[in-house]
Amino acid sequence: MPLTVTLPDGSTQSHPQGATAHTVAAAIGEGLAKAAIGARVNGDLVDVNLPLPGDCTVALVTAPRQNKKGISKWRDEAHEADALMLLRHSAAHVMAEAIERLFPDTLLAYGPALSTGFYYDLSLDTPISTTDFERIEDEIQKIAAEDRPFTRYALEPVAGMARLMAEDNKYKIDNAQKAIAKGAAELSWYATGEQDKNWEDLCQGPHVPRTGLLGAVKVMSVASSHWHGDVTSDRFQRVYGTAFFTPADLDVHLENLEQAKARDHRVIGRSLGLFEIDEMVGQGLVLWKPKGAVVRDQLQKFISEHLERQGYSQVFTPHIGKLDLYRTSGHFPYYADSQYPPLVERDHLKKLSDEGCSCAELTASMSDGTIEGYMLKPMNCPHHIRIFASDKHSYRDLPVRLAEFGTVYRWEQSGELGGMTRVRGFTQDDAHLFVTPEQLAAEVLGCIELVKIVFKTLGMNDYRVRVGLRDPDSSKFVGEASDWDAAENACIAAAESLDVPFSKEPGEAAFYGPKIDFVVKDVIGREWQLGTVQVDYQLPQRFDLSYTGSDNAEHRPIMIHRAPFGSMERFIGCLIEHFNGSFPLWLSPEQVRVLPISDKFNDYATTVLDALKDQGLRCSMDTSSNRVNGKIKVAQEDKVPYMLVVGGKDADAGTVSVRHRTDGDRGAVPLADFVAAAVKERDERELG
RNA sequence: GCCGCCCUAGCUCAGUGGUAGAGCACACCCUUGGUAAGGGUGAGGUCGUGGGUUCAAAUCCCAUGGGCGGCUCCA
Repeated sequence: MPLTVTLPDGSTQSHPQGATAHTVAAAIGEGLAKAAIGARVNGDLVDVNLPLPGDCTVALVTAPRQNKKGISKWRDEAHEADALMLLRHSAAHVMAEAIERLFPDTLLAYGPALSTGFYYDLSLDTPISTTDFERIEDEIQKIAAEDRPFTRYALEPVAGMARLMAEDNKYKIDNAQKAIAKGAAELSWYATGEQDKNWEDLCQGPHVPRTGLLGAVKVMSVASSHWHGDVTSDRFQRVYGTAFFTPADLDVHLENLEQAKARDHRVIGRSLGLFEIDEMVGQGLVLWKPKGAVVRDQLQKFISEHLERQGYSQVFTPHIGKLDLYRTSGHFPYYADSQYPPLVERDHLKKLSDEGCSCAELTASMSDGTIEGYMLKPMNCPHHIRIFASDKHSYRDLPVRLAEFGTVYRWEQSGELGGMTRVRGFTQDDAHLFVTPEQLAAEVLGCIELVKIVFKTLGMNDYRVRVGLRDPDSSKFVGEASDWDAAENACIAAAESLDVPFSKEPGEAAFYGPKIDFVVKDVIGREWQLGTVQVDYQLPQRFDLSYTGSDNAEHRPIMIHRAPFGSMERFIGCLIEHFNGSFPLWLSPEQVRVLPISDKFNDYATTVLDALKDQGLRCSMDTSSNRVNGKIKVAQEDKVPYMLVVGGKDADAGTVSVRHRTDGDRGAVPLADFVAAAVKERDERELG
């Protein structure tokens, strides 16, 4: 019985059993048959030479054509993503073959394609180092030059497992067992060339039809990884690479990476003098320099305005607290590994010493929690809870909303630290809301409103939202199912109100309640969680919090933890990259710079400067011996939004010659007009 | 914490065993200028730190601190 194939345009073809996507392409045209490297069959990405499963929809994935410069042209992003996915998965195979040629004792584990490239996890005693990359690339080139076909063959599970057992690669055996457990009807192998003759690898596919399609493959880096992601399990070397259809495409990619590097908040932070992380102060501890402090201060003021409007009360709490506080909250000693060790009081330490306590015993008592002392706070909630508990509350008082830009300290692993996005001391834009069950939904929504306002003001539309729900398959959560339902519904409704993509992620809730997380990407594509809104039934119970209801009985409040931007460090780190260091006027450390064309006009320039200062604009004057061009160059590099070039003509007319950092020369305008416009732009927090 | 790479002037970097270099920034002098760098002179470094090998170490080896990219973790 023939197959009916439906194409993307809705037209249909009839083909005999055994037809492939290639057959379909050939029926349309010879050129398309040559260009087809894979297909979406019923939506799944598959080999172009895989027999079609029956009546189906087929959308061909083609190799791209190139422009004169050799850069690939794509129909759309989906086409590009599909074609590159096929190519990179194939590149991972060819790289594995190359590495096995060079290092025969390599055991392969797992080699997927990524959105920007691919990697292969492999077990090998010899460390692969950057000096090996070129050799590996050369081998890849040879295999690509041979233009061998990717040949797929499959065995049913029993035969397949027998074959794998004989090969004795426990990682591949494990991969196969997992596939079978998931219901795979067969195990497939891909040979680069002919079955049983050329190199082959257990693999689900799909692949491009020939190694010759690998126009440019580059080995990028090597890192360590672990089997099943388990630190205690076997260690792999993970070799990262990327692949493109043409060398020109690779060059574009590498160029983009270079540009991203220049946009990195660590680079900009240094060049603009925003912050410093000093070895002598300590890893992961940020020093906010005067210019960075301006950005942070302006942002905090902006957020504070909205907190006040929304009925928050600002509080201040100390940076340390007694260990008992954290025993009650559950942070100590349970999370001792991610905290700075306790601060032990002199008397207590002396007493232990007098009793003959050894260092080992002291260490043990710190980790088992029997030590007495204080701790740098890892979270602000316990302090805020004690503020709430210090008064007797009526249901009429609720919701109580306590906000603090609260600084916390966490012991992050050294290998994880970097720039401002992962630090050991940071200030959260934190708040804790104590609410009745009836108030929960509205209060969660209120938290989201602030996120909306701030992201909109900053022009940050490119973020995603995760709603973490309880694990449905287990009792990995505390509390009543009905409470969870109410809280989860509140979180989902709040996320829906944002008009951005959000995902529901069962099992990703905290054990004490569901949460909403806000995630953004940095310039090199890494995702960072910024803010979070979490519903918590647990801490009010641990601290035995209560309020008196209208029934004159005691009730337990629900807590909402919320830090919509996470921490000032991480948020501003991301903000620096978002703006590429060119902050909008209201956030710019220096808003206007006056550039007298020579020191003959310093007097007039000073008049201009004073007029700016009168309106509270952050400004300076460049009195260096540079010429105007030089002064502009420096101001542009400092990303100062407005440069006011002033000379004789301006002094005579009472004007300033305005240059904007992105628009360039805007011509002369009366001083008062410029000041008024700048004040408006600043006060309305325009994006500029 | 683990794997790989890196650390030379304030910054960005060159320097493969034989007397420490450049550009920018900085200081001073000349230049007094109209929209992305005018010219000159000068100061600035125990080459991350500690050991070792060597007649001789920025350079080779070991340890250690810090950075980068991943892995793992992120209450």
